[in-house]
Amino acid sequence: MSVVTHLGHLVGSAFADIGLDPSFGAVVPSQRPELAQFQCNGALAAAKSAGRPPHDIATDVIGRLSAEPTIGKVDIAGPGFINLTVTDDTLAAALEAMHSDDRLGIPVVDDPLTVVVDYAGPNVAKAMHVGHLRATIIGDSLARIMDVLGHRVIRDPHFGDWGFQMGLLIAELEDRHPDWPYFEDGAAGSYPEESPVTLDDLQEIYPHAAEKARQDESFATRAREATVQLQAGHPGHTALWRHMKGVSEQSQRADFSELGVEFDVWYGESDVHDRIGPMVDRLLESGVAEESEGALIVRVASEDDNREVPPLILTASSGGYLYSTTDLATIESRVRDLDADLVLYVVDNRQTDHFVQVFRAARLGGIAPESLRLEHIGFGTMNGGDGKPFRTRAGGVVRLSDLIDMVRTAAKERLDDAELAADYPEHEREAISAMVGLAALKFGDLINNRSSDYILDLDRFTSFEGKTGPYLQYAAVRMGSILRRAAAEGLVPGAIEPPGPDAERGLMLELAMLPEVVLRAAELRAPNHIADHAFTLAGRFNRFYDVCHILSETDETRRASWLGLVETCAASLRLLLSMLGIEVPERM
RNA sequence: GCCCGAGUAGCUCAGGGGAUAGAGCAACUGCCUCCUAAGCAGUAGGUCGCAGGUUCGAAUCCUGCCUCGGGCGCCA
Repeated sequence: MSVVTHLGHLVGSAFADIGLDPSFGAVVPSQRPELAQFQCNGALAAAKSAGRPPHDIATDVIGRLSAEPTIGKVDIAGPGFINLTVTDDTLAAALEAMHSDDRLGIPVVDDPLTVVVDYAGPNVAKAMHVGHLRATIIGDSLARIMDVLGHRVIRDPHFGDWGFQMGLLIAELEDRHPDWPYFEDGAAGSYPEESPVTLDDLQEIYPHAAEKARQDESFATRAREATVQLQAGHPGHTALWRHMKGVSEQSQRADFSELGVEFDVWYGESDVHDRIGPMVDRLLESGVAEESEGALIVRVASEDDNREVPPLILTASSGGYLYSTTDLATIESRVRDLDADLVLYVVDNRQTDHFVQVFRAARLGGIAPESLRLEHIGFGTMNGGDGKPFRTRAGGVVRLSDLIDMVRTAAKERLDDAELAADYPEHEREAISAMVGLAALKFGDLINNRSSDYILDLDRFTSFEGKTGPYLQYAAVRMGSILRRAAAEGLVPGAIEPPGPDAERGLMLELAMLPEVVLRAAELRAPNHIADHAFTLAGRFNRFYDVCHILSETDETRRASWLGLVETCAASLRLLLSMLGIEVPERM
């Protein structure tokens, strides 16, 4: 049991003893480290309902705690804060328990859930760009956090390959290349093996076609018709669609691979196509869906809405399926095929309304049972220095692969300029640069609160000093280096002893917070709590490293204890970094 | 117009109804004969957008206002 949980139980039962709710005993790290290690604010909170002054309650509570052997010091401060400090023996025992536990004290959840994490959101005709970065990094991190806690995690990028955008592309290609064989109606002809278009072509074509559809109603109509034809299985359109899908997916998989992000499944919107017809029929029969202005809609407004919630468009008046359609069918698939208990949609905040509609429609239509939890995990926009979405100087969208190159190159320059790793082989320097660059990119994102917008400042991201990914890698490398050297000298880590210097105690206290941090990050779906704790932990270690020279320590018991502490710290930091999707080089 | 989010140090951002609001960067001062200085220690820097309210206690909850961003039926 972790230290704060242990203290929480002790203080909670003291509250229970005097007839108050044990939840008042919740213990948190102290805000005034010079006064105590932990604190409980429950006496203040309980005062009103108990009808007693907080100081009196606190006095009663600490009276029941003073005999507790694990508590070194307990006193009242201010109007009724209960300040707690554990004995050094208790702290050492807690750390040794972590040290000897493969899970570092992190519990496995009692009721593992099947969690689908829907993130990244690649689309046909779009290379991954900076706009996809947050969704990818945050989703990947959340999946890793849930996995650590013992949930069954299914990562699905939910490839966007079945909406109106397909019709736009097909219609535009038909305009440009009427001689291509894909546009004939009727029986399947023979189509080329090779894609006639590259992803770069599609990148150029798509915005052009989207703009054209806004200007030219007849073109928009043809695009809608092409969408319907594709969705109805038109052989030529299908062949062309496969090409477009193929070149897009190939590029995107390469980008994910560069990012170190993997998926368990790679389903697209089109994969639920066969479900859509029956689903729509059912929704119509049950009266959940209705016809309106030629389209099929589901009215999802509720009486207690404080605003107008527009209906979900189930199918367009052209008969085409939209992403609302596929999203609903995908929920059905995740329930029936994947047996999901929880679906996390890691999609930016601008789509909040869409998910409100989809989730409500899924409930109304009986697609999502009561037991299924559906959550939109929204996040803010990544902006440039001007507060507008991040662009190149020329105003273009920055490709993800270019961004990765930038941070990798900056890391390489950092090695060269500072004459670091000068004697390492070139291929290792390249590998280090890649890991450091990615760490900077991922940490720089995940340290932010997910739901707020933030500014991507490349200079800051590539400085690699201070609160950055490389700072954490550097701390982890130092730990690894000490352990390696110790092993080479035949020094063996031992049981963790009570701390001596404050720097050591501070490190131990921070380490002991690991289980709570992971649980809270998972509950709040908030990787920044992991990132923040990792940074604090690395800082505490660097301080300890500065004050305590481990390998030259002559007291053998103490040296072995310190090595044990470094082992625990290294394992914790590596685990934390792995939950952020950050790798650590052997040396750097 | 309605709805959602944001406004905290020069800059970028944390902040769980609680004590004296924190970090990184930038600025300034120190620390490499010693386990990697991508490090450590220190100094300075604040009407938490504004005005009310609830509370023993508000950056945090409520109301109004200001500024900025986003969304608002057949794009995703």
